[in-house]
Amino acid sequence: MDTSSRQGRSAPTRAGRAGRSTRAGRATAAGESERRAAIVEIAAGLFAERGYRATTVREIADAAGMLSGSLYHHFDSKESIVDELLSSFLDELHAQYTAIAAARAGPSDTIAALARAAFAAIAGHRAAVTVFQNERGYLATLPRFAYLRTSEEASQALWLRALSEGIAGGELRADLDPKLTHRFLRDAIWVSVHWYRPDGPLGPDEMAEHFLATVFDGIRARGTGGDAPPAPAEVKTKR
Amino acid sequence: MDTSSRQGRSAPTRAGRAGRSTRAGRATAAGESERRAAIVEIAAGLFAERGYRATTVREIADAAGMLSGSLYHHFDSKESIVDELLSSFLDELHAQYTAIAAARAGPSDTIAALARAAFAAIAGHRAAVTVFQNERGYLATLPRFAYLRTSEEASQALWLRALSEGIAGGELRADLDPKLTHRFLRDAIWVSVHWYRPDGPLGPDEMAEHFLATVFDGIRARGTGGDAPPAPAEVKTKR
Amino acid sequence: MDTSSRQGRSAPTRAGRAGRSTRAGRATAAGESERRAAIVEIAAGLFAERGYRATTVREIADAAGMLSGSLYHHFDSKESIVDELLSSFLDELHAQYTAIAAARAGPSDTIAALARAAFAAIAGHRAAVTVFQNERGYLATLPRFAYLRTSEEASQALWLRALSEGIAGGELRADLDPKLTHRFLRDAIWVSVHWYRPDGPLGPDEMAEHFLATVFDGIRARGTGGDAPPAPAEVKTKR
Amino acid sequence: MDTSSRQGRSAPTRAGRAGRSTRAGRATAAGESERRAAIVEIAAGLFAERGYRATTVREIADAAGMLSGSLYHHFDSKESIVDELLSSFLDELHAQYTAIAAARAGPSDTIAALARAAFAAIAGHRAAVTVFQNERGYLATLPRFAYLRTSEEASQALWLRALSEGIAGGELRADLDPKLTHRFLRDAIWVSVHWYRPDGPLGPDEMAEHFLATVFDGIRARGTGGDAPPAPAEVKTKR
DNA sequence: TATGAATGAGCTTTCATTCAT
DNA sequence: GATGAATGAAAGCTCATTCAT
Repeated sequence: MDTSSRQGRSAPTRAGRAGRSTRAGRATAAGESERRAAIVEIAAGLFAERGYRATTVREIADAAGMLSGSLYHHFDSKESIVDELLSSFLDELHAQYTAIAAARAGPSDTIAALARAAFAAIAGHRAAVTVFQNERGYLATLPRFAYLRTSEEASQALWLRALSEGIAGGELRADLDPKLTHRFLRDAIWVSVHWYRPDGPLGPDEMAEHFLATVFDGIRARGTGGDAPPAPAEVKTKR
Repeated sequence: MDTSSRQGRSAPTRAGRAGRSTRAGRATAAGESERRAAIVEIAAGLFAERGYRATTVREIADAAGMLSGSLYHHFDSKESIVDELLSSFLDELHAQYTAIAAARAGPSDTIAALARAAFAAIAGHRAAVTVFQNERGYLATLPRFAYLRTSEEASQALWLRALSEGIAGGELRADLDPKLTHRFLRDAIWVSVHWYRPDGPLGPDEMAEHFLATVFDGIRARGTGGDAPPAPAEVKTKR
Repeated sequence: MDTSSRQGRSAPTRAGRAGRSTRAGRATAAGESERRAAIVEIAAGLFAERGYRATTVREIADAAGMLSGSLYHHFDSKESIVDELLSSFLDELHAQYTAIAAARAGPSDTIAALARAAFAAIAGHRAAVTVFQNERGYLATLPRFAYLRTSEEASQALWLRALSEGIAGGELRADLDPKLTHRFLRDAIWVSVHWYRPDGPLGPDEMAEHFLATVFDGIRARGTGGDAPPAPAEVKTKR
Repeated sequence: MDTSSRQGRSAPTRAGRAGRSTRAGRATAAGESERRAAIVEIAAGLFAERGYRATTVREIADAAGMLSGSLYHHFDSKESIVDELLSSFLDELHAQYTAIAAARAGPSDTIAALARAAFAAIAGHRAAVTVFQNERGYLATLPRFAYLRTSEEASQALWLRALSEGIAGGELRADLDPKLTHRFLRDAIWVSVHWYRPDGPLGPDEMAEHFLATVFDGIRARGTGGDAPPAPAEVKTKR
């Protein structure tokens, strides 16, 4: 009766995770979902490649083998397509992050697990991550995408807790600024989607290990005696 | 056929800095240059704030106190404006990078100097850096902006040399992958333009020091005896 | 080539009421007719409320509890729906007008009867009257709806005959222009559909009486002696 | 500086009548206004002829000898065009109505003057009146056109005052319902725009006189003795 | 009969750019 | 140098209609 109930659905999806597939009788819903999902995937590739705004509805339709008007049978706007892409990706990521936090491992292990989840997401949802990275700034200005901010705050909170506990407990250096550190780590992880090649030699786990090794112990060789390499001038004498 | 013929001047600028301003500014040329520079700065702010493509020529003109048609007395296209913005920023950065490399300090000091130059650029050319970060992907597809790639390769070369020499000379850990390491560092530095506030409590130097401290020695507290905190499970046993 | 071939049936309907329903309703035909009638009624409400062109086929289908494509099992076009609505309404009205004229009452009584029939139609066929009022102008440009004009001419003829006879016989003022008078009366009656509320305090008969009282005797109080209120300046001294 | 200040102007126009032309220096403003006015007039004709929504922006532009995009140099939307048309028409009408009310003539004279002003408007602003009549229902649903309702209420108030005073003072029949009477009169006047031909034999004043004569004294011949024509059956005995 | 996917033409609007003045 | 009118291509979206199932 209300056609908008089917198409403009980011809110319900995010609000309750109780979506369409809960009940049986998925005969039609499943067919519907497949087509929708296929379109979202196609669009995601284009959005990632050339940008959300630079991708036209006609290009998406072309790539999906239909006319532009036909897209509107499945989505009520171009925005709804990115919305579905980003909200389902963030839902999934958030679920993983939450599970990691709930496991209540030690700070170092938690941090490592968060990083591994992130690199796995980069490998498994390249397009979604790319779009999120590139378009977040623009999309977050639209009320509909307020959840982009919410979502970031939630994951920041998890990182901050692990970092703070690590510092307090002596596992991490006492002179770290948790917020600043989180930002550096977050950026270094996520931006790698721009150059990471899923078909290249490194799997997501290797990326994660390399990253974690660098992050935990730094890039400087550990001095084993008196012949430690000199610290870079000024590094620790700032101001 | 070649739109860069008259006013699209990135090539000459980059080729040799032999531009119009060599003969010390005659009245008109100087006035012209000032006006151009003022427009570039205004446009840069808008591009950074809302994106290159999302910024209309009219908005730039409005902000510059003229009508959109009048902009074309100074620039022959919207592209020429970003071109001037990015090419002059990259020229400057490249000059600094080259000077640092020419100083031939040790690897650690070179890396520290490169990082400091980058953070200084972020603080001093916020808009240019932001535009570069956000629009590079799109712009680099245009032949005119091929130099965006060239420029990145050049600076990558400098970083890689310092990292490789550091590894070879024992200053840096032997198990580092120079390319991968460079990418992590580069991203962590530059993406900070998105959240760095020039009027906030941290100056660019403080940002650099915090970054360098983390990067050189890691976030893990150094064990001083037998009570070293445990390594995160699996971190070094991957595969 | 002729879209009215199968289901666009205004012509047959109007031509002789010899339609499908002649052979007293077989199960399917009757069911079909009911469904059609229900759809017409639903559509009429929407057309009246938001306009014929502004009402989408999807909205009609939604309101009828089916999908837009399914509507085309009952009607071969959106036009066919209005056509059925207007032609059946006009058929009925025309039948009443004809009966009134056939009664050959005196001019005043004929006029009063015509007006009563019109107000009754407004009360009983709100939606049809509204659509007729609002869309006649547009629809009459389509060949298919030529009967809209025909119909108006027919009823105009009846009104004109009554008015002319009234003037000729001395019942009505000698200085009336029949055509002009008819138009004023017709408009004043029919346009009331825009503000008439069937659930309000006035029934159609009360509307008719109020209208007729005003029309026959005017709004000015009848002077009973020398103290008649003054005529409005100029009213009778035109030019 | 703010381009919207020039184009979306129904509010200022209606709000204060202190428009652009108050100060001298109309060189540019006048040229601007002429073009705008010409476009409004062209569009008005099309809107009146085929309806607001059925008229495409391209048709307006064609008729104005430009491309559809060029229209947006003068108006920021199709709505702005009707807005300018209707608001300036209503402003003018309202000014006349107000002047008539301010003259404080007797009720009959006031009513006659209001009717004359209306018929003059019909003759002088055919297109605007037609558009107002036909599109009011749709447009009034848009917040921007709330003034359509306001305007009607204001003129209704003037009519009601004159009618009520006439009834109270004995000039008009005591059994009139002022509201109902106003509606009949209003409709009979304004709907005539649909059939009035400005190049026909009747001028607006003649229309007004004919209307007023009918309205004040009715269409029935005045009985001068015992041979008064019979009242239509039931007319005064209803219920 | 009904569904739902798809069509295709057309809509309003945006915008970088041109050019006579 | 600046104006402002105009261009023309393209954008996102709508909608009556068709048709295989």
